[in-house]
Amino acid sequence: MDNPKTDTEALNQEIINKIKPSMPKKELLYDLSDFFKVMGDSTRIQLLWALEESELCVGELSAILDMTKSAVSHQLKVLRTAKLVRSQKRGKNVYYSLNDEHVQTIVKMALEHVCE
Amino acid sequence: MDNPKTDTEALNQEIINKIKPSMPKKELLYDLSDFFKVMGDSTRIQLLWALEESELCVGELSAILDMTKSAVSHQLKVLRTAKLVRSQKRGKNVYYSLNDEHVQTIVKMALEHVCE
DNA sequence: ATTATATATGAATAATTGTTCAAATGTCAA
DNA sequence: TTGACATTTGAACAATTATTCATATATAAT
Repeated sequence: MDNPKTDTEALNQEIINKIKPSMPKKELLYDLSDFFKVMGDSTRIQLLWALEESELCVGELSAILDMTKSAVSHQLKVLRTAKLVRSQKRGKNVYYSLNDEHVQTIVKMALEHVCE
Repeated sequence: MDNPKTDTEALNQEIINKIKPSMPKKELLYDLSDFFKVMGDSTRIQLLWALEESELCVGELSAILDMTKSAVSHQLKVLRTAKLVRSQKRGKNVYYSLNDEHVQTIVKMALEHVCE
C-alpha cells in the first residue's frame, strides 16, 4: 500500500468524521447523565414508586421505606433539585408529589429492560 | 382526643398499610437502580449515542469521544455487562453495537425531561 | 519468530455519594 | 413562652467508581 495512514489505521475515518459533529454538547450530556444519576439509587426509586400512588409526607415515606426521616429527607431534596418531585407544606407536614409525567414512563421502560 | 396514637401521629396509617406491600422487592429494586446507574455516566451516554448511528470499533469510539482506548474499553465492558451493547470480533478489531431497543426510547424520554 | 496494532485488564488514585448522627428550624398546642 | 413534633441541614464516614498507567493478550503482516 502506498498510504501509510491506511496501512496502520484500520479505522473508518469517514464515519468518525460523520458521527463526531453529531455528538451531544457537553452541557446536554451532563444534564442527561445527571438525570440518570438521580434515578440510579434504590432509595430514590422507592420514593418515586410510592409517590406514584399518592401524595405523601416525609413521615409516611419514612414508614413505607422503613428508613430514617433524615435519610428520606436528604433523598427527597435530591429529587426536588432534579425537579422530579414537588413539595407543599401543610401544617407541620411537607407533602411530596410527582412533578414529571415522563418519569413513570421511563421507569416502566426500564422495567421492561431488566425483566427479561 | 381519646386516642393517643392519633394525637401524636399525623400520619395516614391507612395509606401506609396500602402502599407498603405494593413496593417493589429488593431484587427488582436493585436491578432497576443498577440499570439507571449504568446510564448515569456521560461517557457511557456518549458511547450509546454514537452506537445509535452505527456499529463501531473501540478505536473509532475512542476517536469520536476523544478519550483513551483504555477508558473507552473499560466503559464498554460496563455496557456489555449490563447487556446494553454486544460485541463482535472481526480481525484485530472488536465491533460494538446496541443490544436493546428500549435504550433509545429511554434516552429520548430523558431528553424531553431535561430539555424544558 | 518477530514486530506492530487493537483491545482488554488490574492496580492505584481521586472524586463522588448515601447514610448516620447531632443539631437547627419551623409549626402547632397548651 | 414552653414543649412536642415534623422536617431540614451539615459534617463525617464508608463505599463506590471513572480515569490513568502499565502490562497482558490476541491477531495480522513481514
